[in-house]
Amino acid sequence: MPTIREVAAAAEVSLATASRVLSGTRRVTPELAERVLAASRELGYRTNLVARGLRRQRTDTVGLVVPRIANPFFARLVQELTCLLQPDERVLLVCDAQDSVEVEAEALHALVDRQVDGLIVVPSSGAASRAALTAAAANVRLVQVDRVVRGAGLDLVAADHAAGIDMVLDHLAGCGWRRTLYVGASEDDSAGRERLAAYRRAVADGRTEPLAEPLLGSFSVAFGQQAGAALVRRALAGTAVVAGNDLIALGLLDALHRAGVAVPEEVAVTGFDDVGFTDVSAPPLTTVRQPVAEIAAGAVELVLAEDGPREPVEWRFRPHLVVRRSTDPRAQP
Amino acid sequence: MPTIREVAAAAEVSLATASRVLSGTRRVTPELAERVLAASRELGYRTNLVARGLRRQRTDTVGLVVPRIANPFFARLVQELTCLLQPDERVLLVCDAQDSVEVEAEALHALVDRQVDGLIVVPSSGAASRAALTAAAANVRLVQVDRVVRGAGLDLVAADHAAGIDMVLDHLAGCGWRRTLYVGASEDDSAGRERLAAYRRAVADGRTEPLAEPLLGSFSVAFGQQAGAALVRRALAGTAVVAGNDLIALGLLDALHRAGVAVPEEVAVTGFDDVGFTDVSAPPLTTVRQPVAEIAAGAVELVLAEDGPREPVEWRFRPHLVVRRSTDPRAQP
DNA sequence: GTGAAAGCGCTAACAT
DNA sequence: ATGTTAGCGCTTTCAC
Repeated sequence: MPTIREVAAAAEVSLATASRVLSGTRRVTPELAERVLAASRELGYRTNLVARGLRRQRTDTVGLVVPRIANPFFARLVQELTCLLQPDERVLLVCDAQDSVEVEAEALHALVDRQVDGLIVVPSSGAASRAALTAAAANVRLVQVDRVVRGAGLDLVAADHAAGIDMVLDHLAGCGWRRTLYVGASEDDSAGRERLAAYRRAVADGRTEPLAEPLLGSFSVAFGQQAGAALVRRALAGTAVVAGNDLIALGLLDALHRAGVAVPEEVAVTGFDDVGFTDVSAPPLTTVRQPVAEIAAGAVELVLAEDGPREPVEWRFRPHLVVRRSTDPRAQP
Repeated sequence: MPTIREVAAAAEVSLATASRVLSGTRRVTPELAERVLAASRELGYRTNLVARGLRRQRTDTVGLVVPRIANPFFARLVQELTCLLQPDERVLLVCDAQDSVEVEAEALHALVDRQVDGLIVVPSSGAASRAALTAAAANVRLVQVDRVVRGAGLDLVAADHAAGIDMVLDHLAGCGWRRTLYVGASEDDSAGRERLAAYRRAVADGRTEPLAEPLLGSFSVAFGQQAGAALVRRALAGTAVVAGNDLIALGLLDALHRAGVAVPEEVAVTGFDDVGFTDVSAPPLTTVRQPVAEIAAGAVELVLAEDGPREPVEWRFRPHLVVRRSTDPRAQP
């Protein structure tokens, strides 16, 4: 690959002039500029962004760490972020923490060492991720997304999870589902905790009537299936099952279907996230759609902000209720 | 952030000695090594991998370009690749081509300019991606995955799509489904073309009896729904619908379900990929599981191989048939 | 406006 | 085994 030195030689100008033309940093006489551009085209010159990064002390690169890419919500996040960054010639370095704070810590190091201009992180744990995140944030601007490590003094961009749960409960009440049961995760995950807390608040306020204490497992299809299988042995009829996310909800629907429980005639089910296949489940799932595009845009804006140190901010975006048949027989489709 | 220079000064050794200790490139007297390590720890030193990359002419970085990350198959691929690379301190630069060859070309440039050690690409188009891929491959080792640009002389790692379709048809025949209908994509995508070609070969060989000409649209849930809605107006009973991928199959199941067509009693449906939610559809979907882990491992091996230029290789991995209820009422679950 | 030269942080000759 | 020094490819003072 040709270097800028060879381009300068071919155009018979100095290295500095070639650099100015190619990086557009300063005005250059049109004639010289044309010669440089011609030589560059001729040789098929491409700027070495590693060298530029070293010199400029910025790499036009953003790091992302998520607990698990296979989770469709995080996959959507990756998609939104890459698409937001690419028009500005920036690129996303992606790491998968494999739901492990150790792997997460290594990933953060790998990204900081590569001099990323900013770091977007969905913390794997609400508490155990604290140390690694704080250390990383000392060296590079860091934004938390979706989940939060409390007390770390770091920016956060996320959906208003509590509002989402309230929307679900309002909708259920409106359809006549007074009795509810929350099935979520006990994981050390702030998004899940906020949803659960919102549900408990509603119970305390008498806005819904719990069939039993919340059932807590993990945010997976498997747990939803298991919970569903356990539930059908109870007197469930007339209850709306509020799942902590879509994976659990899809597992629940599957288990109820197998057991011959009619949804939404006997039991209602709701989810959370609305990524994935919530519109082709049987029945289609009423759920809360996360504002992924807004969250991604907010994260990019914060992580690339040029301002100096400031108070940490918390940006919440309102999710949207998507009503489908799993709660309302009249819903189309 | 401290530089290696400061570490050397603190340890009272030369720059070179500090570098040798910290990069482990050469033996150093234990006592000096200890001093360097202590100083490094003391100062919280971290190697600047941009500088190292410039000097070593390798960045421990691999680029990936996929047509669309939101496709669960590609999301799984990203996950497998990141997990394979992270133990070796390597990192994945991910770009989404947004199903556009223009965006794909820009992404390839962005990655080559960042001096990635290798490039893993799922070409967006079988033909139109050729130029950009060939150009990129001139500068860096490039491996195609899943789909192939023919005649470009580039390595390929993929599932044996034809074998997958044969497995499906054998299974269907074994269950008594003689008559079949293929619903796939007309996209310029070699994986889809190989599946379609395998189906046509089976028809020509009399291994299956087509209800009609293959229905071709796109690899999406929406097309599956649309195709399903169109199909229910025909005399479909007794036919096995072979979908080109799971998205189409899930759309088909949804449309058939809405129209009151019983699967698998009246009609069978099969998919391809087995990522996503094929086990919680109603009914669970018989499909072909792509050997994603093997594909990812093969791609990494090839892309990081140290050998010089050689003949392009084509590695095919055998997929697995996963039988579920959508073709066989006796299937568990 | 242009060129010469320094230097980003690191590693690898080369010399000792 | 250790130190000195050049240089990876680029941008950016600093002089003119």
